[in-house]
Amino acid sequence: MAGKKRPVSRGKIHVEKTSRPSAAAKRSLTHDDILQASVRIDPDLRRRSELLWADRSEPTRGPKRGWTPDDVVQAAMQIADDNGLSAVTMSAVATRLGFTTMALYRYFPNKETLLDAIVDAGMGPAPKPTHPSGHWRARVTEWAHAKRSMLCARPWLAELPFIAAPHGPNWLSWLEAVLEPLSTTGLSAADQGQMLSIIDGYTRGASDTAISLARAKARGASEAEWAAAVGADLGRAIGDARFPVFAGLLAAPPDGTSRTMDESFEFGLQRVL
Amino acid sequence: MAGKKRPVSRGKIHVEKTSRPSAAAKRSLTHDDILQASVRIDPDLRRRSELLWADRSEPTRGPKRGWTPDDVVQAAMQIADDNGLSAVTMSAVATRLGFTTMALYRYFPNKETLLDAIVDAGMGPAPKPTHPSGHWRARVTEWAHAKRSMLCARPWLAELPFIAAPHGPNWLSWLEAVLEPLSTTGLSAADQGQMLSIIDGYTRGASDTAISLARAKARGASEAEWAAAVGADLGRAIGDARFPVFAGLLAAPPDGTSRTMDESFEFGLQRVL
DNA sequence: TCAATTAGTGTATGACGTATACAGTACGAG
DNA sequence: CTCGTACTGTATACGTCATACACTAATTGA
Repeated sequence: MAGKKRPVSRGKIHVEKTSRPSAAAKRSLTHDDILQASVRIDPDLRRRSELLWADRSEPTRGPKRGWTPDDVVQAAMQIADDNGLSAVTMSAVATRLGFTTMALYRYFPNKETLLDAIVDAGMGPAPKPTHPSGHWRARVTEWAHAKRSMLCARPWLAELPFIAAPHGPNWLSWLEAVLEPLSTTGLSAADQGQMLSIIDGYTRGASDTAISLARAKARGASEAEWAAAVGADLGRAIGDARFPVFAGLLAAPPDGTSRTMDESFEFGLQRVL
Repeated sequence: MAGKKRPVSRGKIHVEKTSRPSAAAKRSLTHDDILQASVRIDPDLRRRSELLWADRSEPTRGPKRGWTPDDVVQAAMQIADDNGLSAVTMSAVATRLGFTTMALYRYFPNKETLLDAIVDAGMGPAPKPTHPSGHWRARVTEWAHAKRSMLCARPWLAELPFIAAPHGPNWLSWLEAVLEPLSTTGLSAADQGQMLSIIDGYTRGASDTAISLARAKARGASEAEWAAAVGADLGRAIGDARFPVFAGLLAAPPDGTSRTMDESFEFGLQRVL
């Protein structure tokens, strides 16, 4: 990961070569300009991004493929759904499809590329808004809830670092889906990006506990049992003189106004908006 | 991770056995009650939590240890700082300390336990507030900025899933540090937890890009170069008919009011508060 | 038709986490 | 003082995993 091994892996995946040399207008950047500027640095992100977007169309020569790249991704996702991300090994995926480990490398040049594809596929495309012409606020709310349940539905997505991962079509579709209502607010481009960052940051950050719960449930635990396990972990603060405020909070009797986790999320979301 | 292998690993680490059988008053939970309830489920979190908090004091018998558990953690953290988290292998840590791989297992029963310790150590304790008696809002703001810079200072922390990881002393100290000002607001316990979730969720979520930048800088990239790489990744949306709004945003000329990333964070934070 | 190209297989390799057996060391009970 | 015991670090070995390489079989454009 950290620039130690760079296998380079000349796979069978066609990657477009952009070799235009120079810069263009200053006002608005084109895709190629930015690409050009980034050739030197962060080859890691760049390489992964290229592979994620690589053309995977079938060549004309040679024997027919037994599966499509999408089949491979689906198989891997099912393994992740069933047994967690750590169960996704090249041989497990291959076995599930009924062929050899090495055959996978005809579809994806390495595991990292496959994982990047799985992540994007796991997110799925952003759902269509139920009221496309509604108020931006209602639509953003709907989006946030959708994203939250998407993350909970596939808890293993949270096992991978989102940071510095390449962004695939589905990721962009979620992005597009929030920006669409935001663009109707009359905010400047910069402020829209701002809002996006706040909303998405809150949505993901505040879903952590829900994701943890979802993962526990996927393992067969009940909500009460999960809460107990988390309580045991946090409960070490009780009786520890270093954490008086938190201990007090934990030990406090619940008042009548307790909210469910989803209600809490909604509450915070409305605060943010 | 997903319940496949459960090595159990009878190490030399002393783990307290809590064997009190029954429940107590209903009003406020004690540490033991919660522990008791959690024995059955999520043995994973429970085991990791126990190992993280295990008593690591030196035994009286036998030869003196060459290092302390903290030395091991420090060595591992330096490797992570220098070469990223993937460079932290048992043998790398051992080599850095000048002894055999297997000797590490006298200090930590397995790699997972060591990583849990590294994460907690990497966070460090929460800094003391500069104005302990100031307004809660100012103190929370200070906390959020501190947490953000902590995360940026150790970008590899973001490479590990925070979800369902055990919470060590340092983690709790950060928690305590926000709750302390929040407890002066007069909010109910539930609402304080609410606020905590919002603030922390925003702080972590909205620091993603800053962390990515910090990581790139750690690899020797300049800020402009990093922006170019990210732009190349996102720039694929330009010209793609599926992402018109986002493409428009990307192509929009910057207005005069551009904010730095830190200013953006501050802006969003004040919105949240 | 046949040479180029590609799909899947079989086998090998090296990295890594970790189990097990062993040898040396120092405390503390006799 | 001394010897068993509890502990330290070492040497070696094994299983899993990603992946390189060489090979056979299938398909198609020239």
